[in-house]
Amino acid sequence: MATDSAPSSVLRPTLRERKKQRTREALIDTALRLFTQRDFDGVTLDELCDRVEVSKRTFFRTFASKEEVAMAPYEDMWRAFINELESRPVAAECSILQVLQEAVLAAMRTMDTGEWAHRLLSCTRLAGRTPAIEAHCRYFCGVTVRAALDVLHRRFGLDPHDLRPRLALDILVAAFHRALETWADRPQDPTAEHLATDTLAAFAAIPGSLTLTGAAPADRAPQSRVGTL
Amino acid sequence: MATDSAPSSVLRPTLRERKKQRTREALIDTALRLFTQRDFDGVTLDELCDRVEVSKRTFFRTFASKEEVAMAPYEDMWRAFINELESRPVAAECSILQVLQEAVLAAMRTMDTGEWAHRLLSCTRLAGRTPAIEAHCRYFCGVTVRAALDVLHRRFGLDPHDLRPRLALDILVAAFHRALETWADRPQDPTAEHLATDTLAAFAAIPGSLTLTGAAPADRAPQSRVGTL
DNA sequence: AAAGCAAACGCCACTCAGTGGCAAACTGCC
DNA sequence: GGCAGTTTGCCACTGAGTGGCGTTTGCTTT
Repeated sequence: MATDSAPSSVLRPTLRERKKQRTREALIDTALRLFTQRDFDGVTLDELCDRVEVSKRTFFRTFASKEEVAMAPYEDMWRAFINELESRPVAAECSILQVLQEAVLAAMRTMDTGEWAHRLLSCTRLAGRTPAIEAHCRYFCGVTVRAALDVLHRRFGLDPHDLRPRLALDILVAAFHRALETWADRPQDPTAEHLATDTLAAFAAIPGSLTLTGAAPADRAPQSRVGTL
Repeated sequence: MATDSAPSSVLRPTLRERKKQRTREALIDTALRLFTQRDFDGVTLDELCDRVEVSKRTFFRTFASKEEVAMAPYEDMWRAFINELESRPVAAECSILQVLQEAVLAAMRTMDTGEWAHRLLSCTRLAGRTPAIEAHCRYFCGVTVRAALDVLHRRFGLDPHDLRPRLALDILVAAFHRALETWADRPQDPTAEHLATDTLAAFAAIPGSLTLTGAAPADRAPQSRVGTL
């Protein structure tokens, strides 16, 4: 099945692991396709497993729930985010929020831009119209935020009782969700570059959200200012 | 069962509605008690329904899911929040975020402080250790935020494409969750007053979360400044 | 007060997500 | 080539959630 017959170089994962990976991707792709064609609830796991020719038991050894397979591309990105947060060198004078924002953008760049962006688009649109998936997505965010908070405390030595780092993380996640929403609402098939643009725009809108007032027609400058971080 | 035999005054709900309400409360109380004693997963709906002497069919006419009954006190508060947002008079010069914060505090005050606080405590602690409940809770927040956004647009005539009101709502919810966490971590049984205090503290920590830096030992003043809104 | 009506309830059967156990198949390694 | 450890498939089972339908209960009208 593999097109390149190059001999195994260093660090090549074992056959067992490659098979597992291939099963995982087949499940994700087939699931996203089926869930998009019909509804999430309109596709049973039995059918999905039949298509991929895998037993339901195996499905649950790969994913913890029906929702998880649909959100896998999204979750992969946040796992990359945690890695970035763990390993990126950071300038000392940066604010925590800036560090977090850069880690998100870096994580996006580590994803395979082609197929990944397309899959993320599918699962974002799916999440937007499927309560069960949205719930799972939000729960996963909570887990990720706690993991990220752990890293922050380790790397920056913050006060464990300080609410602000945690708030900064929640704000980051909220802004990124706004970006995803904007991105997925674009007509046709938006690219990974569009996502980066929309993410910057959402991050730029954060400060203004604290001071925004309602009475006046509200100047719209801040949110479209997609300038440097 | 009712202790006061005063004749029905104006606006008394019908017997049918009172019965329904009593069933609802019995389900909530029994569920919170059972879920707290054993685990959420350790209690089946069949058992819960047996205890309350209600058919499972009736349970699902009252609540949409097993998770919902556990989070009912929490959800009731957010529904009150929407009402406040809809009906409260607001000073023109206030920021949107301030309006939202005051609506949250007002909603808390409309809840029956005695029993409600105790129930909210149970479901907060439950949510903290039950993934399924946390997921449901977060999904519900998303629905509430969208409803609130609707009210904001209607009352303040904001640009539908402006990301900032939505961000402000997400930040509000995040801060309130921090407050709940702090509150539920207090030893013994914290009261509704404690919750108001913790909520103010969480709100006060918002601005500092955007500018917080990691290198220095981080001044802790802003988060403990529980001053006026 | 009796009858009529609509809402709510209980019961039954069913679908489907998710789990545990065990035997068969496969991979990695010698 | 054969052994050891992992992975997979199959089967049976639990429990959440739904639809249908006949019965009960509260409200209303005369």
